[in-house]
Amino acid sequence: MAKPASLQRQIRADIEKKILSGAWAPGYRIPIEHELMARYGCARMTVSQALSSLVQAGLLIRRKRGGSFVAEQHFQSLVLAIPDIRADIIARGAAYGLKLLSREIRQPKSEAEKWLARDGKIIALECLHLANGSPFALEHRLINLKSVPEAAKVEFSEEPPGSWLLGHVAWSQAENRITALAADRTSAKLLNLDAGTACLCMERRTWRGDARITQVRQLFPGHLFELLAKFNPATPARS
Amino acid sequence: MAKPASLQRQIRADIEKKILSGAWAPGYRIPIEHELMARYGCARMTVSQALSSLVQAGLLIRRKRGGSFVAEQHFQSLVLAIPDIRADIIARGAAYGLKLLSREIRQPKSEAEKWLARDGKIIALECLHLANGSPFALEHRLINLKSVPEAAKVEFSEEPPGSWLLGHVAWSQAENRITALAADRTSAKLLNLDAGTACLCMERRTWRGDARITQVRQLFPGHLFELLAKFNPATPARS
DNA sequence: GCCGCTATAATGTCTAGACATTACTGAGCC
DNA sequence: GGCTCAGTAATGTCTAGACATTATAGCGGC
Repeated sequence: MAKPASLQRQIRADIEKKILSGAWAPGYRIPIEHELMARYGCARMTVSQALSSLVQAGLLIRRKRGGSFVAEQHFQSLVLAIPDIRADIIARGAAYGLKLLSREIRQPKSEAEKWLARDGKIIALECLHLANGSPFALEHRLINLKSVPEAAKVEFSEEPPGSWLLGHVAWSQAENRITALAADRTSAKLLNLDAGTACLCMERRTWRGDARITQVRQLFPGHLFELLAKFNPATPARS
Repeated sequence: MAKPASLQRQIRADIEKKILSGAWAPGYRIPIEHELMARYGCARMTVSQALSSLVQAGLLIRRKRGGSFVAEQHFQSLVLAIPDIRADIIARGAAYGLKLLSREIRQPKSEAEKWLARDGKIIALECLHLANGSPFALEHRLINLKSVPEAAKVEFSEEPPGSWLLGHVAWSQAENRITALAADRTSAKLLNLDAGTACLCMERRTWRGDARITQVRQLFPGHLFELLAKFNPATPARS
């Protein structure tokens, strides 16, 4: 805990510890603000800010007149890092390779493509990510050129589209869908698998405000890939 | 936006909107607090609290003397809801059913079991979750009785272990692993599938402080289940 | 016993200051 | 030019109040 222990932080840390250690169970009514004021010898505002922070972190619920309570569910969510496939492969100590299978700029055709861009043009990419020369993931990506005009100039034969977008485009919302499915013949062939092999399929749509940015479908051979998610309710994690 | 618009919330919402719409790009220096005071006609504390809240949400960085800036990375992570299978099934409008296949209290044997509890006893459960009477997920679960002694008295023939644990045990950390794999013969039979069908496999270890609580492996038929993760940097989502 | 009203105990929000802390900026010196 | 140092502009934290809001608990009437 590097942060210089301000009184507020200390109060927050104390209460957090009580909650996470289980000493104050979910539903427990914590001491009222005036009692905490007395205990720490500070103004009510100071206590109140510490509590507010815990509310924002999801550990507390406060009710007017009722008091403050330890939140019932130390909420059921995980923080999942968005995989940047290239970084991921390199982190595993393998050599990264990219094989661009197709790249075209055109009007949207299918329903999914029209979701991304109703009128303007899109880039449609198909590429294969390689780890140490072997197929690691198959990616279909669409990019809305109205939202990201610079993308029209990029080849995507060296830098994978995901990594490029991460560095060049801000996004405010994303929606992920993760499923398991059997590889169809075409995909299996590209990934060097038998048809029907279990694969992890990840579909993501990304947008900023109302502007739709990109849409991607990534297929990973099940035995090669796993998605890791850690969770720590205490610090919704920023340094 | 149900919340009664307090001044603080309004300031926060205004700034959040500017950031998410892209009007204030990452790195942009937002107006100083005294300017915001003037703009909203309020005390500095009010502005400051609004900004603090945005810092905690990860949208802002504040630097003494330097000013406040839009955070560089609207951080690249997704919030993934931990599936409470029963709640999930009910939310889909199906009837939930539980079939307990086995339940024993014993010493840990395998390596994985010893990870959970080096010396004390554990409960090992195997159960099948049903949606409208059809198999929906197969669950292997181990619970550390040293950490959760009450669990020894629970039958788990009515309430699924995941739901019971959520309500009875606080946890501070969890680690999830998500993969795709082909169902082996035994699992396939229980899930009413052909052997080799693609399934989503979710493994999770949960602990509180240093105490290990539970470890679970859930197998979902790929065509029945998808994991949704939404991302919205603005509200780390609690009502 | 049951219902409805009222007093009140708790949080929610805000103010107008104070002093602390930090790091940027510019002036002055070499 | 480049270095040092001091002034200062910004946030960080805290205070001691004020009034608003709301749900609860308890009382009184029926």
